[in-house]
Amino acid sequence: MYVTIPTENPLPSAISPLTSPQQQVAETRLKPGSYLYYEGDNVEWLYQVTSGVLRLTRLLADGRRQVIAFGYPGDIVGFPSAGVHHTDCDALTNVRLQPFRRAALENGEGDLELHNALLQAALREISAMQDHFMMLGRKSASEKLASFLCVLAERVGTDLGTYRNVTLPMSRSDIADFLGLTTETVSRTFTQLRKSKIIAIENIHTVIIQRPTALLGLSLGDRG
Amino acid sequence: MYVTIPTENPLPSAISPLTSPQQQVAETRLKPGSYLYYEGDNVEWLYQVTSGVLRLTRLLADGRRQVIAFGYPGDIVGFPSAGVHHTDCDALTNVRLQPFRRAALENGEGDLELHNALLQAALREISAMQDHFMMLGRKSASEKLASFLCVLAERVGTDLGTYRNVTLPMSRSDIADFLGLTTETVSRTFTQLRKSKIIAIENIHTVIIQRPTALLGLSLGDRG
DNA sequence: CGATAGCTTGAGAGTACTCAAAGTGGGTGG
DNA sequence: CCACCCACTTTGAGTACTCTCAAGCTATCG
Repeated sequence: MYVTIPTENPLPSAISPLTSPQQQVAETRLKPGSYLYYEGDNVEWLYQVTSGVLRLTRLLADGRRQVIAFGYPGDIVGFPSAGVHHTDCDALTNVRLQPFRRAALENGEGDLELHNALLQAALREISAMQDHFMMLGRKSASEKLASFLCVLAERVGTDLGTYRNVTLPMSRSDIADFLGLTTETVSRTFTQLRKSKIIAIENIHTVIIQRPTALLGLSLGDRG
Repeated sequence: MYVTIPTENPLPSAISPLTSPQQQVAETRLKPGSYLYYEGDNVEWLYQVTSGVLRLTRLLADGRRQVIAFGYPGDIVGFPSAGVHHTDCDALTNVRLQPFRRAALENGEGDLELHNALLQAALREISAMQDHFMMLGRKSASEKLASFLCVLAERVGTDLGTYRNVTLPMSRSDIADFLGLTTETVSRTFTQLRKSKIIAIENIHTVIIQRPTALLGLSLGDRG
């Protein structure tokens, strides 16, 4: 999951479960903190997240980290480049995954429908990453956090009457490393949003969006 | 072209010219400033840059701009998502392009080799964009500009004995919008690099890299 | 119940930004 | 062919946002 440009009426960015009628491979499970793959590993499988949340990260030599994406249900992770993984990937929660052989993407393995679905997922990924560039390069801290919460609310939020409830399985520093901020700035920005009654923080991992329109406005750069 | 993490011995990121033995479509040409496609256009063709440089951009409602990538010879541009383009694309120089039907990517059109080459290009694109995230989110102004110059030097620079010559067809504000900076900061950072004798600025569009190792060090975060 | 990791808050510093003005160079029209 | 013009670039001064460093707080786990 990337932070695409939030809209009033977004398209669902999740994709439907893929099925491999020919040879459905057994589901994989991960516990929180365990790794699915590391940067540099040869790619044997791609995975569609069935439930739970993954974290994809890259590290710089001096320890600086960038969270590349969070993998939510419906997302495909593990696209190879030159046959190897280019991020680390670990689980933030219990995660269930549907594996697909790398060959299903790269030569179809006789299942044209699956091949095409994986290709379309890769193309969607490119487009979503382009949106994310805009956010990393051009948005302020409050715009970034507002965008992040809007996208999560739309994608995996639950309804609470007029409000909306969002669970954040990741830590503040994961959010910071995803948005290109520090944990302190993320924390301060959460506090700002709370004080302006746009959100309420039920607990560290649960946010209630009290004024979705104001949040959306913030994410698009309205002064406030 | 994205700013991937520069290394002492990088792999060539350009890819070889693709050929469509079945039905080679006539080359397309663009003059500087003319558009190849706009965001929202239906995708009919993908293009491989044969010569010249393209600029791919996205705009925010309030006018903020992000340059998503520069398209250099060997690069493929125009990957569709949901069938449409997600950036604007125009030419910075005279550009020659080899078009490929969108169908060549999406169903092979009977040319498996071409289909696979386009798929691999899309996968390389995903990986390169992941590297670029790190730069947008986690690098300082001088690290960003140093990384940018290193990648260009490697990819399209020409040798000058111990030095290396790089032509920059884009404006300072293009560089700024690519790196997530302002034109003033880009200009000041060029001046810093010049004053520390790491580069010389022959003219606005021509940079000579005098101390490649120092530049590489800067790009990786060495203080100085 | 205490230890610890993660989160929040505070104070101060630094980087990059904004606004402003001067400098430069390419292109056009006289 | 030259001069002017305009767009782009550079430089300067001041500001603001985010970061750094530090300390206090909170929740979870043993």
